[in-house]
Amino acid sequence: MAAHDGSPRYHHDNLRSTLLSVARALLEEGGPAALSMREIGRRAGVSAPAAYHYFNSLDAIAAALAEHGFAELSESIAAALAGPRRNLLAGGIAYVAFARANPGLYRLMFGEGFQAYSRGNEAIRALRMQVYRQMKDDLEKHLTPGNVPNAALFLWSLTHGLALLTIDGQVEPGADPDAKVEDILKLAGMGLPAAR
Amino acid sequence: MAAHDGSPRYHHDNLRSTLLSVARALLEEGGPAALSMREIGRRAGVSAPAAYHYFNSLDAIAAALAEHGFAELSESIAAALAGPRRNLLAGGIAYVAFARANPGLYRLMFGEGFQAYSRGNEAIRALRMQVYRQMKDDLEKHLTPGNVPNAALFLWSLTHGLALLTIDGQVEPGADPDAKVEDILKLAGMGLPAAR
DNA sequence: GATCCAATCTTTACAGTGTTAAAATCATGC
DNA sequence: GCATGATTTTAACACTGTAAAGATTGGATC
Repeated sequence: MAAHDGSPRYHHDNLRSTLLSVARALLEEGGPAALSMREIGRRAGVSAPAAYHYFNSLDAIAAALAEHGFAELSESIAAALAGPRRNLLAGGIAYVAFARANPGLYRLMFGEGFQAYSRGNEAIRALRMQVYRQMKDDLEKHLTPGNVPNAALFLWSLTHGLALLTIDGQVEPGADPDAKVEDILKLAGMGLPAAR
Repeated sequence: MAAHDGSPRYHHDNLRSTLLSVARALLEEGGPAALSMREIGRRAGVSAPAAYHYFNSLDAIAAALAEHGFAELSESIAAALAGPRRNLLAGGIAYVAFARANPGLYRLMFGEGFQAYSRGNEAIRALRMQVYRQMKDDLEKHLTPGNVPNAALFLWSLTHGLALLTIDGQVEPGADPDAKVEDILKLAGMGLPAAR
C-alpha cells in the first residue's frame, strides 16, 4: 500500500503518543471511569490489543497520563512561584487553576482512578509526595524550620480540598474564579476573621 | 422446604438490608471500584438479578450507601459540636475521624465513585451541600455574617483535603492521629506561624 | 533487488461485568 | 385448595480487559 495517500495504513505512524492523547481527551470528557482500552483503540483507529505493544494494561496508560499531569502541575507551580508575585499565594492559585483546567486529569492524579488499593499506586503516591516536597521547600524560605511540617500539611490540605470541591461543582464559580481562590487562600495567612 | 432448618431458602429474609451491608463490607475492603453487582449477590447468597428487585442499578446501591454515610457523618459532627468541647475544632476532628474510620465510604461520598459526571450525582451533590450547611450554621454563631461564606469554604476545604490526604496514605499517621489533626486544624484559627 | 527478521497490528477467544426478559418458586389472601 | 402477587432464578445480550496466535509491514543484510 502506498504511503502518500490517505488510506489507513497498517503501521500507524506514532501510535504510542496517539494513544496517550486520545486517552487524555477521553479522560477529560468522562472522567477516569471513562478510560477504556477498547474505546481508546477505536478512537485511535486501531484495534484494542494494539495498545498492548506500548502499555501493559489500561492502568499503565492511566499511570502515564498521571505522570504527565504531575510534570505539568509541578511546572505550573514552579512558574508561579518564580513569577512576578513570587509567593505561596500565587502557587496555590496556580494549583487550583490547574485542577480547574484539567479536572479529569486531576481526579486521576489524586482520586482513586486506578484499581484502588492496588500496586501501581506506589508510583503515584511518590509523585504526589514530590508535589508536596515542592511546596515544603518553598515554605522553608518563609518559616522557622520547626514549623514547616505542619504548615506544609495545612497548606496542602487547604489547596487540595479547595481544588477538589471546585471541580466537584461544590463551589459556585463566580465571575473570576482565581479571585475567589485568592480570597480563600488568603485566610490561611491571616487566620479566621475576627469574632464579633 | 421447612423454614426452621439452615438450608438455603428461596425467599431471603431481609434481602434489601443484607445487600446493603454486604455492599458496605465490599466497599471498605476494596474501595468504590470493588462494588460489583454480581459479587454482592454472591456474598448475599443470591443471584445477581435478585438485587434488581430492590435497586435499579449498581449506582442505586452506591447512592443508598452514600446516603447512609452522610447521615452518619452529619450525626457524628453534630455530636461533636454539642459535646464537651462544643467548638468547630471538635467538629473538624470528628469529620476527619469519620473518614479515617470509613475510608471506602468517604471516597464513595466525596470521590468520583459513581459513573462520573452522570445524573445520580445530583442527589449526592445536594447531600454534600447539607454537610456544608451544617458547618456554615455553626460558623454563624462565631463570626460576623459577612465573613461566613468565605470562612466556611475555607474550613471545609481544609478539613476535606486533610481527610482525603489522610486516607490516601499521604500523611504519616503517628501515634495519635486525632492529635495530629488537631494540630493542623488549629492553624486555621491562628494563621501560619510567625515568619522568622 | 530479493530475502529474512523483528516490530507492529489484527483476529480470535476467554473470563468477567451490568442489566434485561422470561420463567420458576414461594407466601399469603380468599 | 387455589389463585395472585411478590420474590428469586436461569438464560441471554452487549460490553469490558486482556492473552494467544497469526497476518502484515519496514528495514537491514546479502
